[in-house]
Amino acid sequence: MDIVLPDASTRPLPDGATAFDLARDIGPGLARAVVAARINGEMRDLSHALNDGDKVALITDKSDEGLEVIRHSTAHLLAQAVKELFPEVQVTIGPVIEDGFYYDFAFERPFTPDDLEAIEARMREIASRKLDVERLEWSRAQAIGHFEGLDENYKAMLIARIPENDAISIYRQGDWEDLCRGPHVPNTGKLKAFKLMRVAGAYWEGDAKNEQLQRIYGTAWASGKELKDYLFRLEEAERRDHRKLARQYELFHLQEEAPGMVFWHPKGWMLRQVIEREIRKVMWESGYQEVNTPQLVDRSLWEKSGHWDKFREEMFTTSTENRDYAIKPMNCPCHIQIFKQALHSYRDLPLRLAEFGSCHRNEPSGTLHGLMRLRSFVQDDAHIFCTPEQIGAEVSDFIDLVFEVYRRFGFDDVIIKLADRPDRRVGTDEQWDKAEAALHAAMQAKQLPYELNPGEGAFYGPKIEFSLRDCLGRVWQCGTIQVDFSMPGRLEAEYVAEDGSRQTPVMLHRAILGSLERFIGILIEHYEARFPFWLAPVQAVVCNITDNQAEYARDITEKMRQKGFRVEADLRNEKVGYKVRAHTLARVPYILVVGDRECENKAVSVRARSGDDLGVKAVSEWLDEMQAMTDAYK
RNA sequence: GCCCAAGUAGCUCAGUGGUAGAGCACUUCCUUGGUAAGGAAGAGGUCACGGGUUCAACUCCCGUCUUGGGCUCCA
Repeated sequence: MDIVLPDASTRPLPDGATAFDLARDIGPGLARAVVAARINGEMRDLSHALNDGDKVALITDKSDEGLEVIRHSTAHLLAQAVKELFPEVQVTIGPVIEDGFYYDFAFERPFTPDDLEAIEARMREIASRKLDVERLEWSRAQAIGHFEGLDENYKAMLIARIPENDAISIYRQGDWEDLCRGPHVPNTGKLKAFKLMRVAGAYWEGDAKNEQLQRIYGTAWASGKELKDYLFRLEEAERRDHRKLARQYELFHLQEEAPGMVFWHPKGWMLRQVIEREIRKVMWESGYQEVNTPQLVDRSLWEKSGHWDKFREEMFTTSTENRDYAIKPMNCPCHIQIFKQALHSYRDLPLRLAEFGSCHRNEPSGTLHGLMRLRSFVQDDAHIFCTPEQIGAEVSDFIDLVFEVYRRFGFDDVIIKLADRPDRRVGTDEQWDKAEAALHAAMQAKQLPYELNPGEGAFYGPKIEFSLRDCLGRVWQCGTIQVDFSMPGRLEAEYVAEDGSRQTPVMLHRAILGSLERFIGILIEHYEARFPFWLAPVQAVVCNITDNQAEYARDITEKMRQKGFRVEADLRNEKVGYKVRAHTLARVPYILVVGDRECENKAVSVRARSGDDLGVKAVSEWLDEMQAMTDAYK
């Protein structure tokens, strides 16, 4: 028979040959690397018998698909090891995730770190048994009977859910069997580079109402080197952890008395002011007007806006003089109040109101995480009131703005998703149809690639989500633009149309950075607190060598500060080497050393935080250079 | 909110059923030294909080809070 390869060439094979025979026929290297095969578009095991004319692509451990197979098989290896060590455990599901896999077990106690060690050791032992992995097909009754007989009730439940006509495939390695769609590596000996990472609680089917299961996370790779690289990346992420760097570089702190809320220190707040200043400038240049609205707003407004109904558990409330207030979790209803204070003409639209809106949301305690997830945060929020016809242009301009702002902060890789209607929502289906269609149309006009994120829209409208990828390849959702056809109507916002009739404007909710706190967290990790010159909280430190230059050091420091640069003087009674070391470790971009020579010549000796000596420069020349660096990011 | 783990000096961490220790940082003194740590002395802790067991608890047990890792959720 003849087999068709991906390059459209054909290869003759004896009848009855398997995918593995094909790999062996092509070469021994491929036979070693191959883990599965894509046959006529379907992922199959290597043991799959080929037919004349089959289109076959061999999947090796070099490809993403091959890696998935390895991870999936490693999850099985984990389950087998757990069952050998703890026969009373019930297995449930064990899918592949980014960088690895997990497997959920029903067990009356949590696994301990010692358990993990023992399980991993058993996994290595099973791998070294070099068990063949066989695919079997059982009848539904046989499969259910088998797993029920073993008291594997979750598996039996899963089988019962498989559609009537689908084959029920079982994978066997040694004396252990698991329900699985496959494919799997042909032999447990293929699994070499893996490590169990941690244990965690998880719910059956991800529903908090269901039984709690014990989840074991692991990672698996094609080679030991890739595993090592991955573990190194994790260490790198830990090194960059913004919570750790914040302490080290005196940016902010969190403490028990205010969970989920930030105490900003001078340096962190300076960084934040620089960011705010930049966003203000961009907003001004893009036709936004900045406003500010109250923190506490009467319950009745939240009832009208729909927040009381849909967002109730997440709002902090307080009351006084028999009135209930909510601390605002969003700024939109307040911006509508500003809009309503005048009778607007269609000529006023689009009207763009921006606010560094301080919001509080009562997030569940377990979700708080440094700056990334807080109870009190400030959004670079804005609401655009416009006509339905203006949506496309506004969304389009906003997308350009997002890309530009991210670029200035050092992010070039932006991922876009469109999130549509969630289950809990306000507004009619017709409004949602219109809003979703408007976003799709705007995205298509932009010709940017985007994915769908089903059911993840805000309760009042669908949204486009902008995520950026940092230097470690991690993805962070920051920006968003949301089309809202319902809240302006609920809160009775109106404008007078060309024909004199009263119309309800469309409202676009949008943010570029999302929460400033979270964005700063991302920046800290992205730059490992080594901020570019224009963002650095302290841009330069002047260090005198002896007391002789103290006055000169103070003078030039003051001069630079008056020009708007963030410069400090270090006049401590320490050797210059000590000061250089201290400020280099503090990640200050430039250290300006002044001794008698510089003092005489009205100069500074410039040293970059990289350690490079930039030589002696006249103070006036250095001021010009700092100005040039400030403007350079654009 | 749920599951697991952790909480010792400002920070990073040792430590033991018999009322605590290091390095850095801090204070004072000496030193005035040209690009990654000069020297000496000193101060600093109700061992997260509340109960319990014990002659005795920082240590063992229970609870609470916070933090960390997950789940759910989300900017």
